[in-house]
Amino acid sequence: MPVAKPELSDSRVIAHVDMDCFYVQVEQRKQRSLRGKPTAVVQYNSWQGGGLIAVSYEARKFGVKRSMRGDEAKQVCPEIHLVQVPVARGKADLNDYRNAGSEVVTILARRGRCERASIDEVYLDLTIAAEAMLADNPPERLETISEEAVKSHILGLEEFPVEVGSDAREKVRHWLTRSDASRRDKLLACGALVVAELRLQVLEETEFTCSAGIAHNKMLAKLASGMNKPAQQTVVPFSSVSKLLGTLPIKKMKQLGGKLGTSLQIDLGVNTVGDLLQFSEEKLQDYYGVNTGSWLWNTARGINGEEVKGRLLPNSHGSGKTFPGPRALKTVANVEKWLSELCEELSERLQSDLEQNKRIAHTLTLHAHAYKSNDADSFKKFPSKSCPLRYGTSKIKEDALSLFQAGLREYLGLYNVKTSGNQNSGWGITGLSVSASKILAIPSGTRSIMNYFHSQEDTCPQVKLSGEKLIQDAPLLSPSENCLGSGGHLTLRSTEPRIAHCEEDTETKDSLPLDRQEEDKEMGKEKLPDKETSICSSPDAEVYRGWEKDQTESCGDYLTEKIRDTLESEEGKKSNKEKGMSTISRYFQSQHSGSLLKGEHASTSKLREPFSLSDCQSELLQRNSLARGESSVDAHLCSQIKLKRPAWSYDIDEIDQDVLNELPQQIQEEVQAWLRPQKRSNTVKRDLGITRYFLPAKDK
DNA sequence: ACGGATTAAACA
DNA sequence: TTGTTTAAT
Repeated sequence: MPVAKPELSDSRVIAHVDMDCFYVQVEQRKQRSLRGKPTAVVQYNSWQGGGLIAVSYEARKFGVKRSMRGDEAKQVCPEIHLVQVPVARGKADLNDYRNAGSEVVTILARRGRCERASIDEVYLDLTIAAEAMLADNPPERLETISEEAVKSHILGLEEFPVEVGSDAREKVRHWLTRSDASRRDKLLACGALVVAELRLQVLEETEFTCSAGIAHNKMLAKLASGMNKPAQQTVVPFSSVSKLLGTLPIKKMKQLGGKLGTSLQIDLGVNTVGDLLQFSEEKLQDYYGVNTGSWLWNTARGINGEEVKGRLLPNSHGSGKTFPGPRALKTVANVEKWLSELCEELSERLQSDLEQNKRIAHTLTLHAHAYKSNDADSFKKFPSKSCPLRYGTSKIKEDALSLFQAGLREYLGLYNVKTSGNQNSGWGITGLSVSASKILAIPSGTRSIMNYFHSQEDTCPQVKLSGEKLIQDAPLLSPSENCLGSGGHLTLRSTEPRIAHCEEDTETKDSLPLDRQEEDKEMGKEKLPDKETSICSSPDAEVYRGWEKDQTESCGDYLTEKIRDTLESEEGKKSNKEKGMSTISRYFQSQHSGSLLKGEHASTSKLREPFSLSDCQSELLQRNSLARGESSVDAHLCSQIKLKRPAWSYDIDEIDQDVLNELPQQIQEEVQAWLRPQKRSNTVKRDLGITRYFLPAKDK
């Protein structure tokens, strides 16, 4: 798992900041009467008092622990205040905590590169700040050291010679201001001062306390941050590393808390990090592979070259729920219901991310846990499935459901599929989650989309359906489409879900079990297309139209068009022709009669190295095929639902460069901006650089 | 088949 | 590269 990286410099200053029982603090800030009292945050109060997910330090004194049940906690600490985690859409809603975490990150990022490691932890690279302080205003010249800083814990401080009669804080003050310290220790001292200041700012501006570790690398900083909690900080001088690690239980090390750590103990008899020192790097590599072996060897010596990534935002968003034991989902209808809830949350968060951070996610993944009785391979795992992510709540729902059904088909096996008919042949879904990943910033220059989004309602821009269009598109809609009535009440179609399959799969289509069981009262209802399906109104149609016109006429940016189109189709499947045509594809069509690709058929060209421009491209390609008179339905369904080779995967080489060159400059730039960041991997880039550096003569 | 819900990252 | 696995909180 872990990967070894050489430690380029052992004079970095790295801090790990960890919020103290964060969820509890967030709730205590909401409910001020809870401050200072034994408190825990629980989710799902119903069964045995719910599960604790955060415990205040007051409660910990009583022996209350995470992973206890609410009832259990009451027993050991009758005074405890149990706060329920917010619930939305039938599941825990962690948004308050995410937002609170963002507040903290914003503050902590002020003094150096900041990596958001989890909802309540960050790493900071304070090297620059520490060096600057050491050069301009070193601690040894300070007459006063902040109270927060002198409360630091300095590992191994006992070993340092100190004058007699000084108390702990005086010792710390002395260590921090020592003029005869090594440069590395001085840098750490500067780091400690900076961190103390930051922690104080966090407290003042958010009312949250946190703990921190300051060391030369992430591993040690992380280790240290947990050593003195809450609301304290710990410094790891270089000289105290070996003593610290020597007796440290191997499982306490990050990355070694699981199976690898267990293997170390059982297979190699390693119980402390120090025990690892006896093994040669080669030996460790033999056991665990080159990467892990080297990583272990380094770890034993406190060496860890991992960089602090400058990342303030998460790389993915997910929404999931478990359905333990008897609550397992046993019908597709029920799965669909819950998927719908999960997708709504996910979509909401994607919208926020888009608006706040101007980022777009490109991949949608569905994961499920399932059991299967009466079957030989009933321990098979439910396969996770992913596909290009199309924005819009109902599209996400459609796609997620398709992914689920694809997974279910695979999970159940392709044979007895027909047998079950309406009845569930012994399967149950015990966990469901949808997530969005490959989140990339919108290239600057395409920011004008935000104009559009700001004029829209946040969540689901839906609009009245035009009757004619609806009939035409109805078969396209998945059963989840437009299922939400205005009350948010779920209704289902009586028809089988129209999962489309291309060619060879058409036969299996009808044989799918996809049980919709009778249990659902709503089921019998024929789902007539609602005249008004919008659960949130789409205001400002006027603004919208005006904008649309402007943009299309001005040959506005490509991405803007793409997203507008996405929304339009969400709004009720307006005509793809004319109005829904994006500027760029219209441009292509007028200029090149729809021959964007070098190859013949956009929708049939089988691509080797799939390159994902995501649906920007697929949309474009689909429109192309549409213009050529192909059925956009087929193209769409083959690519989006069948999941064999999604249409969004097109090789960049298939785009004719000559065609691109003839585009207006503005569009060219935007397309390039989209292509570049996804195509090039780091290694490729670096290799190119090195090659050019060493082979300057060799051109072309 | 329970500590739930998220995230990240490496591996094949 | 997709899907799987491990790990952490």
